[in-house]
Amino acid sequence: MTTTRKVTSLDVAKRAGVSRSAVSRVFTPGASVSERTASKVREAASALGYRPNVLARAMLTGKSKIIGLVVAYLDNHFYPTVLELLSEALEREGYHVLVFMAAHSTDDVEDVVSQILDYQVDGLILASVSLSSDLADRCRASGVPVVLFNRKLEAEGELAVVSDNRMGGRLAAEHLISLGRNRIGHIAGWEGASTQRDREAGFMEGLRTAGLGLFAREVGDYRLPRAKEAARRMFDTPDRPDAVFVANDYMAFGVMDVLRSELGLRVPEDVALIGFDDVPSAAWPAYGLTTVKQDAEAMVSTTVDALLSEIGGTEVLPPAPLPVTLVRRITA
Amino acid sequence: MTTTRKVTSLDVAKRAGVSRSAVSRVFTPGASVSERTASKVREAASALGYRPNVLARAMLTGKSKIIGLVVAYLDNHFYPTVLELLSEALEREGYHVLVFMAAHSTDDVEDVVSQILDYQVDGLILASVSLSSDLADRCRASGVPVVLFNRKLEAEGELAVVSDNRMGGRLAAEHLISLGRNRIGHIAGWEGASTQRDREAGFMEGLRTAGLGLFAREVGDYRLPRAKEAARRMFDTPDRPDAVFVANDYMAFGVMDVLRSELGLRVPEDVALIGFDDVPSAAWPAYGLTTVKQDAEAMVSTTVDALLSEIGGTEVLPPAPLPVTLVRRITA
DNA sequence: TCCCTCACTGCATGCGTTTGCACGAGACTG
DNA sequence: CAGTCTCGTGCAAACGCATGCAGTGAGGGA
Repeated sequence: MTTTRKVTSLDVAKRAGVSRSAVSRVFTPGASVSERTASKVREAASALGYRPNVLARAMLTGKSKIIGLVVAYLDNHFYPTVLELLSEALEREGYHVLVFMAAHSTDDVEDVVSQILDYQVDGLILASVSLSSDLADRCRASGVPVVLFNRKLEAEGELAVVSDNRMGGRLAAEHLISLGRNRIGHIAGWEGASTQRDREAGFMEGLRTAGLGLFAREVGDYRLPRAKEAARRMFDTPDRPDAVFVANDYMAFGVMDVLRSELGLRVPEDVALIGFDDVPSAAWPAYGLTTVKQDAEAMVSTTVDALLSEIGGTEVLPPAPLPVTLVRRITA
Repeated sequence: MTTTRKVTSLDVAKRAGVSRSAVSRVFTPGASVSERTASKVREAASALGYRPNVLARAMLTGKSKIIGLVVAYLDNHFYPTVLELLSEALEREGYHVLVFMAAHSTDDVEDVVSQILDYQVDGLILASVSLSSDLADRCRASGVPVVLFNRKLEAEGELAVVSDNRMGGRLAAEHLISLGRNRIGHIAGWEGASTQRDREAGFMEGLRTAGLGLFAREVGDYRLPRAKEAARRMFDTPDRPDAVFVANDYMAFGVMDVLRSELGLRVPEDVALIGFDDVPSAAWPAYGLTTVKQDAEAMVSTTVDALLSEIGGTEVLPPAPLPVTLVRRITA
């Protein structure tokens, strides 16, 4: 194994007959270099295969050009989509994404965030994890901008990008009611999540406006097995709902499978089903899930804008909840 | 915005009344420190909220503890699963994952890999992207171990982790034949991929052994829209196959949707369908996709083992293809 | 008591960059 | 022709840490 010594700016400098500074300036956009030396340097650099060491640069400038992303799970197809979008958007801006998986538990997140900060990330995106406000403080203390994605902190002006979940819940209720259903149930996600609270609040609001109450309620924790159990509890009885709002699409798939395959119920004839998110597979004919669509692209670009502004030093005020829309397919 | 100065090892040293070296040693497992100073340092450190700067450490030691991962797409559910597993496994070993999205095109990959190397990653995982052997050389030249995931290079001893795709293809053929089908088609993935070539080769082998030929063939490029078009071309005709092997599950879902929803064909009665991968949603009752299972966990742990050994300096020989198994559900 | 050993500690150097500062050389101006 | 600007360049000092080396002291054996 021929140990290929790493080629540094000094090597390039020597070959081009200039100083290290000159080399550095050539690779620093907007620095003052004559075209003559610039071309000499570029030539030497490519001959030697030189590329600036991002880490070394990061030490001096304090800007690592890396963004930490904490995400709780990837099995819900919403998040891979988001990750892809996020990564592409950030790459376009010269940043890269360091990914961390975190369990739900707050102390795990605590630990994970500490680890991220060790990498001197320029910013932090917390997708779908709950952040103690204590932790939020610690991040701010390290001077690292944080933005929450698809989750908000009830506290003060924390930067958080969310859809209008309340309105979404309301739309779901109104739609089910417009279908003439009146025994309407709800399968909730994880109750620690702001998304869940807001969606349910809006949903209840919608029911109440129509003079209805909740017919049944179970908790699925945003997890597939739990959601299926919830569905069994809710529907394996004669006195079952004729419609259900499931707090996200991922769980809705499980619920639908239980309804059709296990319980032999017809969707939507026996029970109307509506989800939340509009993940790609919701549109697949096998499900054809009616759902409340979150605009992932808008969420991502809002997130990136906010984060980059903060990094740039601009104090940015919390973005407004993004609009959601009802996507009507066949399940409701 | 109170600019909180970054707390360095010197701050801790001063507060604990020791030298920077002492502090450093406390945070370096296996270094020689007395318990007395160690505890003083730890106390000072936690009081100040000190954590070693990974980037600075990386400069000295040459080990950044970061692994670059380039992945082509995340819409195929196989990859999010892998990403999650990979990230968890590496975190367990003290590494973290820097993610890069790459298009199919080789020159894009080229560019992406250059960017990754700028970050001084300790290792590189190329998932589902094709690597020119030229590029492989360049990586080796920078001394960064590379392992290909779910793709192999026909060339020499490149480190590549793959399933026994050939055997998988064979299993698929044998299964369809055992069902009594004899007009058997194939919807291929991207033909530039070794997985595609191997799966098809095995499949053809299986057919040939039974004295059969391929009844029809279309290309889906591992992309959903293409796969659906392929399915339409193949099946929207009276003279259609009675069974089809689709090169991965993701495309198989699309194919199935076309068969059932667009063409009104019954699966498996009219046409038997078998996929490849066994992504989680293949098991969902709405699809119940019969498929050849790749053992994602084994693939990941093999990948991590190989990569970490290489990083550790152990010359490791290319791992053998991992076993696949037929998972029989309802579509075939 | 003396010397050797050993566990610990501090000093100083270096990792590969960026960047403020000073300096030389032209290019202009009056 | 002297003075002022400007542009381009090199020097050297950081950035935050790890680590070889030398030095300290305590403990132990003879």
